[in-house]
Amino acid sequence: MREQQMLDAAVQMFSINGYHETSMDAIAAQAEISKPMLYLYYGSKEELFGACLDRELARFVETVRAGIDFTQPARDLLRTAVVAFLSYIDENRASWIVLYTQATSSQAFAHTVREGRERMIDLVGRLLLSGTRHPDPDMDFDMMAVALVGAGEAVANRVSTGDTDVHDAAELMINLFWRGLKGRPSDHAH
Amino acid sequence: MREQQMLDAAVQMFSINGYHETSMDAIAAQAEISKPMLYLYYGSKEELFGACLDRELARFVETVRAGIDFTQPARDLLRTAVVAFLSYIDENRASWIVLYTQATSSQAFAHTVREGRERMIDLVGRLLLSGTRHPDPDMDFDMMAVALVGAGEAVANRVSTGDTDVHDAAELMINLFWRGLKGRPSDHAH
Amino acid sequence: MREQQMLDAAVQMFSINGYHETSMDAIAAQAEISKPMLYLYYGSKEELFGACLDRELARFVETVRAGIDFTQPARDLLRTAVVAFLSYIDENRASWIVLYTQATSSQAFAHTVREGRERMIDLVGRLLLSGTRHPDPDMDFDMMAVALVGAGEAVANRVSTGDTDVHDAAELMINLFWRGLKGRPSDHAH
Amino acid sequence: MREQQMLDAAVQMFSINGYHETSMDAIAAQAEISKPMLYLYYGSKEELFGACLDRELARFVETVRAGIDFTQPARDLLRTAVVAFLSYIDENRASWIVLYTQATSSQAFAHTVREGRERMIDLVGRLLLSGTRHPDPDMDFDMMAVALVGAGEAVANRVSTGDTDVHDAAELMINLFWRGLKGRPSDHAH
DNA sequence: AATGAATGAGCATTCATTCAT
DNA sequence: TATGAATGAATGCTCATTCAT
Repeated sequence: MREQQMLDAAVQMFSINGYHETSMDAIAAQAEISKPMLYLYYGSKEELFGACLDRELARFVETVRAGIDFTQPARDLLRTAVVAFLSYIDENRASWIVLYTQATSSQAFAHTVREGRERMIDLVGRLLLSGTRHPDPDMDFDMMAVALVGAGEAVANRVSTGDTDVHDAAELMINLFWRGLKGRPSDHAH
Repeated sequence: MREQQMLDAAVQMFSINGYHETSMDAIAAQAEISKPMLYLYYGSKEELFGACLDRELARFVETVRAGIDFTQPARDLLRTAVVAFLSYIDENRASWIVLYTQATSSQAFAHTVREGRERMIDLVGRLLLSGTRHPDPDMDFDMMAVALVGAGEAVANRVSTGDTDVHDAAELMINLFWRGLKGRPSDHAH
Repeated sequence: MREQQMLDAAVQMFSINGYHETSMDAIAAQAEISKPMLYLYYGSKEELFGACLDRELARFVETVRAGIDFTQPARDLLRTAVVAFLSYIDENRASWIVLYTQATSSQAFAHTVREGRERMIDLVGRLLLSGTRHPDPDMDFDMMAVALVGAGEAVANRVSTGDTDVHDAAELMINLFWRGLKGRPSDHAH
Repeated sequence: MREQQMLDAAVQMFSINGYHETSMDAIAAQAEISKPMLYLYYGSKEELFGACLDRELARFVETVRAGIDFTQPARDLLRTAVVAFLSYIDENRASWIVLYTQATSSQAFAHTVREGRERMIDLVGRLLLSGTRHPDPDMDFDMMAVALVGAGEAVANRVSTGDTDVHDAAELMINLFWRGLKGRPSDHAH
């Protein structure tokens, strides 16, 4: 309904011009409604942006989670997860990735973004754990998840800018994840 | 000299409050000079921020590069590179990481940041290549570098927020890099 | 009926927050009706405020007038008038005095307030005249009434803020009025 | 200098259109400066209005006080005080009286106005006391001063609207004051 | 009769930027 | 050289007012 229309417009404008460089006028114009409506529904520019973030993050997390069947064998599970992740990015370039990029524009949203990222990290951490037959107690699965999510974001950025094919990127990430699961480095060092 | 003083002040203020939320007044006050001086030297806020980015990126790249002895064996080379990278972040939290974070605040700097990141990616790509005895022609070293740099940034962020010890983080990254160097995924899949 | 309910709400809100600082939303909420009703009945905020003024002024004048028995001897007449006046203020602090104070907030109401005040001045002027046995032709009864009404308003303000007891204030005003009735200043000058 | 120019413009505009109905644009235009100057010097509209009030009240009190020679005999003292008061009003119609009227437009200024009025009341109270040979202990000189100041304001309003001649008004006020000084009402009642 | 939903128009405030000295 | 003083241009936000139902 109306709220979605406003959020769509806001996401689009924010993604194109960034948080500070997007005026409420521009958003209202894009949504083809009047500015007071924006304020009626969202109270302030900051809250509007927050609402955008919330929606986009929720959608993202839901979509990725929905693409994963946790009953699959680890390898398939990993593949579906990575593909779900990168496909979402690929199909929602303008909205999510740029929002994600813009979310750091104001101190006010560090919290929301961090929270969203932590959710992803938790998810990945659990994937890692579930995919490792004999977890090495010295292995810092949380930090590994941080690194893998970071790698994923970087690859996702490439995807979102169209510089890379989703499936090639997915293949690489899968490899990286899979290696991340393998035993200790010393196992491979020699 | 005077220029460094201004850039120092600008970096500090930008890192604390972000690009748009930092006023030229605040920077001038911090630098203990007058606003017209800022304009005399840098022409505009945008150019001033660009100058900050340039200097910080250059410093960063130089420092990291200086920490790497390319004549070392691959393993030592990797270790010194990662430690140089994370140590720089750890020692320059306020300035570089936040700048890095802030650099996405305005479309105007996507270019500079991308460029800096590409330099890192190239460097890492070369490291990967030089560390692989029999490079697999199917291996996308560039994309792997993207992923590793992304992982590095994510880990670096944890470091910069003080949530993680530099050496633990380094160890993890080294492992991840090292695994990244190993042959094709199929080599490990079974 | 409905109109009184709206006026009550309006008077209350205006008296608390002032004319410009009271929104139609606030009045509608206070009256527990919808904003369009306010507009249906009163056309505009200005007219609504005008209606408030009219009602309050009418009530005030009527109440004071009703408290006066013009057949009484002058002294009693004066006392009853003053007491009626101040009692009204004391019992209708929130509504009338503040409205009275707020009525000057917009040029639009100078007229109504002036008119109301003139009615009071006329009344007082007639009281003065009727209380003076041998009116001095040089005496400017109208101006005297102006002064006495002003004095009354000032004393009334003290009453309305609770800083003064009604009966003490009444006593003082009666004295002042009474003296005002006495012959020419020269009668007392020596 | 510049500040006076701004205050002059502000006083003029506020006096013509009232506090809420005067925009900062209008004041800046009247002062023939830019809006940022107003904000540089006064911080906000409210503070600007406060500065106007302060200046006008100070000027008023100073001027009236300066017109009074406390070494004069009581009668002359009274006359000079009243004339100083009404003359000031007469000569500063647009600025002071209307400001005085406008000052009640926002809750924010009740304080300043009340304070200014209290200063007047104190002054008048002292005049009353000093002019009374044998002060009646039952006499509430403060309340009498309140009443006389109120009367003065009312008369002053007539003066400020041009409806009355200053000297006629002064004469009446002097009489009223003088009578106010005379003994108890019962002394005159019969 | 009554209102939820919507807006046009305006206003206070800020800030990057530039003269005049 | 260096700056105090000044401003044009925006922008977030509010509110009296009115449709469509």
